[in-house]
Parts: sequence; structure tokens; C-alpha cells
Amino acid sequence: MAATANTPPAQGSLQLRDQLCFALYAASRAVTARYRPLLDELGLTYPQYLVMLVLWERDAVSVRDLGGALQLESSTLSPLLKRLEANGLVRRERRADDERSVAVRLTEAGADLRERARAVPLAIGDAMGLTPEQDATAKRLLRLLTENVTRG
Amino acid sequence: MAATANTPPAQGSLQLRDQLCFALYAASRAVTARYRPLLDELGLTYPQYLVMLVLWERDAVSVRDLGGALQLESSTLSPLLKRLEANGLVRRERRADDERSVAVRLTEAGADLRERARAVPLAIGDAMGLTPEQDATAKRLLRLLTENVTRG
DNA sequence: CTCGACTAAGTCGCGCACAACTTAATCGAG
DNA sequence: CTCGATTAAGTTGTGCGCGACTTAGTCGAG
Repeated sequence: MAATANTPPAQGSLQLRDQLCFALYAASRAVTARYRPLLDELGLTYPQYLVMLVLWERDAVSVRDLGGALQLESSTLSPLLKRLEANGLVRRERRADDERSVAVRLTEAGADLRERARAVPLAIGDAMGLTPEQDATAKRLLRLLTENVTRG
Repeated sequence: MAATANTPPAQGSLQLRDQLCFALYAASRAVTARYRPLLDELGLTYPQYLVMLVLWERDAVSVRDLGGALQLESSTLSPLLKRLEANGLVRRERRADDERSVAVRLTEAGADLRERARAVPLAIGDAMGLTPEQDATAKRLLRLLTENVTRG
């Protein structure tokens, strides 16, 4: 009976609760859900918010570089950017020096949104409720995991 | 210049690389991507695989309980289960004692798939490349994070 | 210069994920 | 017993996320 309670997860267990992958999947959706009401206020979805984070750091980014930063395909980004453009937050224009490439730039409204977005990471950090050490450890492990799983 | 390299992330930074939420989002998608070729062999998507994990543990589960285990809405599960049924892996039948509830059961093919799925967690665990301690820490932190973010 | 390889962005189809809603069954206060 | 509230499952609409493919522009060997 003690075997059920305290046995460490067997290698290759098919039990849902043993699996890191599920903890990851559940946590990711839970965090996104937590963002939703805050981002609704800004008229953004979570992936749109990530794109805006990149543009607030550095304006005039190509779709390719956005994909590199966010690890997203152009087939995901193109429609998303179209929606951001329709909402008046970004403009897209072909690069003069390479007509294949498209530069995504903030509009005035897109740049202005930054101020209103400042409260978001604080609110989320607060909701996450991890100590700075836990936060750092989590980030370190998740990056290592991403690295390992992507290479391999 | 040392400030750029070694400054700890400011509270409420809008920098993408500082954010735990992005590390989580990226890791989750990277892990799912790693599963994809393995699950293609079994004719499953990743969320379908999670449903099968639950059913392999305990057969005849209601949609409600599946939702509880996986933290998914019926609006996500209903079409997913329909596809699993179309692929011959599960059956759905109304409960006699409560006609609102639907019991999801494995077909023979669904039960048989379990054997072929045994290799999957091992392969993924291997690809993740974390030590048992790192794996345990990651799970612990992700569950804590999910808990905090869900309650709050 | 030319033409085939490569690259950037975008389209299309499918399967989630979830909010808002609908339908049907059950429950429980009066 | 009855009827309003609750609950389970499903439907609809929107936005990802990605594989497979298309279109258009660039590059480089010959």
C-alpha cells in the first residue's frame, strides 16, 4: 500500500499524473487563461501580445525574425499580423532592398499601447506567486528542456 | 555594459526573454512538436494521446471527468472524442442512471493501442534530457504555478 | 546573362482551445 | 407533484499552430 503513495514515477509510466509533458501543457494553458482578461482590456490575444512585446523592444522586424524570436511559422504569423494590422496596431511594408521580406512596424496606436501594457507582467508575476528563486529555476529548466527537445 | 549582461530581470519587464510565460509557451510547443512524429505512428494527436492515457488508466470515463483530469472544456472534448470514435478507438454511450452523462469506453483497438504507446514516454523522457532531479523540480514548480494561477 | 536552387511570405486544411450559447436531463424547494 | 435552477454534453464562431503547398523575389554557378 505504501508502494502506491510513495513510489517514484516509473521510467516510461503511462500515468498522466507522472508526466512532465502534461504538467507543462496544463501550466501553459492555465497561464494563458490568466492573461486573457488582462489582454482583453488591450484588445490583444496572448500570441498577439507576444508579437507586440517584440515590436516594443525593436520596431521594424521582418516576419522571419518574428518567427525566430517566437518560434512560430509564417503560416501562424501572417494571419495574426493581418489581424493586428486590421486593428490598427501595426503596418506591414515590403522592404525596398529585398522585396521578399516584409517589415512589420508599430503604428502610433501600437506604440501607445505599450504604456497600458506595463501593468500586465506585474499582475501576472503576482498571480504566478513564485519566489524569485523559483521563477529563475523554472525559466532555466524550461529553456534547457526546450533546447534539448528542439535539438535531439 | 556589465549591466546588460548580468542585471537580473526587472520586476515587470516587457522584455520577451525575461518572461517565464514565454519560456513556458515555447517549451510546451517544443515538447508537443517532439511528440508529433511518434504519435503520428499511432494515428493520434497530442490531446488525443492525453485522453487515451486517462482511458488506459481507467476505462468508462464521463466527458465531465475527462475534462476534470485534463482541464479541458466539453467544447474541446466533444469534437475530439467524435474523432477518436470515428477512428475506432473509443465508443460513447449515455449512462443508464443519468442520461445527461456520456461514458467514454475503449474499443478493442483502443485498448490494443496501449502496447504500441508504451515506447512513447520513454522516447520523450530521453529527448527531454533532464536528470531525475530536474524532472521532479520542473514538475513540482509547474504544478505549483498552475495551482497559483488557477486559484488566485 | 541565364536558369535552377533557394528563400520570404502567404494560403489552405485540420485540429485544438475556449467563450457564449443551446438542448436535454436531473434535482430540489415549496 | 411541479416548476425553476442546475448540470452534462454538444454546437457555433474565432483565433491560433502547423504541415503541405504556392507565389514571388534573390542568388550564384556556369
